[in-house]
Amino acid sequence: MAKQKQQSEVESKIFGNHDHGNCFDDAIKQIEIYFIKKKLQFTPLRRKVFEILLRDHKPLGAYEILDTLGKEGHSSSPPIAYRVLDFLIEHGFVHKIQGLNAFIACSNPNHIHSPAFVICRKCEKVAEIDEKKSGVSFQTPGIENFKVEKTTVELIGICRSCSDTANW
Amino acid sequence: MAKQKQQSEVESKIFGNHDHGNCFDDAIKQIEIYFIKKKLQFTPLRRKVFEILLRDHKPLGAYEILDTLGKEGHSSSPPIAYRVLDFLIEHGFVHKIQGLNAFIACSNPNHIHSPAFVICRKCEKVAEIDEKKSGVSFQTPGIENFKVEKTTVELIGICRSCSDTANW
DNA sequence: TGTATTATGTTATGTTGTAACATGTTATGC
DNA sequence: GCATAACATGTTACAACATAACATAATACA
Ligand SMILES: [Zn+2]
Ligand SMILES: [Zn+2]
Ligand SMILES: [Zn+2]
Ligand SMILES: [Zn+2]
Repeated sequence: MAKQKQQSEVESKIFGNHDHGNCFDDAIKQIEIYFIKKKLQFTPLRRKVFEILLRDHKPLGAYEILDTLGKEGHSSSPPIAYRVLDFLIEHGFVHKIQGLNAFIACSNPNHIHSPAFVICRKCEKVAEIDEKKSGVSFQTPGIENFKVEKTTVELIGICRSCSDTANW
Repeated sequence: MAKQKQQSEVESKIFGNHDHGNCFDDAIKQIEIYFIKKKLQFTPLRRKVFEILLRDHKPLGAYEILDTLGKEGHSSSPPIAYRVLDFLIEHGFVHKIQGLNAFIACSNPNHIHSPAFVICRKCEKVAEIDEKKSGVSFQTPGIENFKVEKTTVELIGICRSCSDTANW
């Protein structure tokens, strides 16, 4: 019951509306706490990149992020973005959407998780769901002895809102 | 029971050994039949690309395929490979592994399926498993009204054989 | 055999991602 | 404080992956 509520919140956060001011501030607060706890540097550049990704919960390409960095007073050569993204990914605050070559802020960091992504190909919104809660499992006969280290799960389709206003 | 057997065969075909001569010939026969039935042209180029992918059940980058095409008397400019690959993907005989930017011949074409891939990051072998049989499902609270059109499921890790001869 | 359709060839360019090395900044022990 | 190490950012150059646009060739089929 509690889990179900939480999941719905995650979904509505992306495909629906939500208090984005709160959402944004919470995310910043969480990453600040994590960085302090782990004695990592939450530098202006890292903060900026994370903020850019948080702004609209939308997957952004590395070069889109670079453009914004350039406009906001940072260097905009590729390694700048890729390094910070790698770092944020490593610590679970950003994920890469393989099918889009794009990056997105994690919807629920600060716990170990294998995210799955639901991607609307029309409005390009993305919902991050928890693999465990999504019913994904990998008990496949024949691969019992395969040690899974990382999973990529991405579902492309049409979200409810785009399905309603169908004009494609 | 029958299904379990089939799945094990698929697994051993990739991570283990198998009669590759038969496997190769069967795959060619299947695609020939499909193309005739659908009145499509199984041209020398398409045949060659498919054969290159079949040769070792290994994911190959587009430019690796192009190199081989060049060595075997075809043109090797990028669109040549990408067009044929798109075509073979469209008809279900080839899949793209997003996490590797690589392409692989389908292990079980001629039926509608949502493939999942198990990828050893050490030996780089890949097993294609059927999503339905792998226990993957997407009954997630909150996304009931999302129309899934395509799924990407990729599991990276270490295969049994590489785990045994562990020296990494 | 003429015409439409499909397939292949070619050039040029767009997009995504890294290697390698230089410089700056912060943490830490003395 | 100051040396030193570790970490972070800046810069150049390039590698790897992919597509647009247009030309030519092969095939289908009326
Ligand atoms: Zn996440
Ligand atoms: Zn949508
Ligand atoms: Zn397949
Ligand atoms: Zn292996």
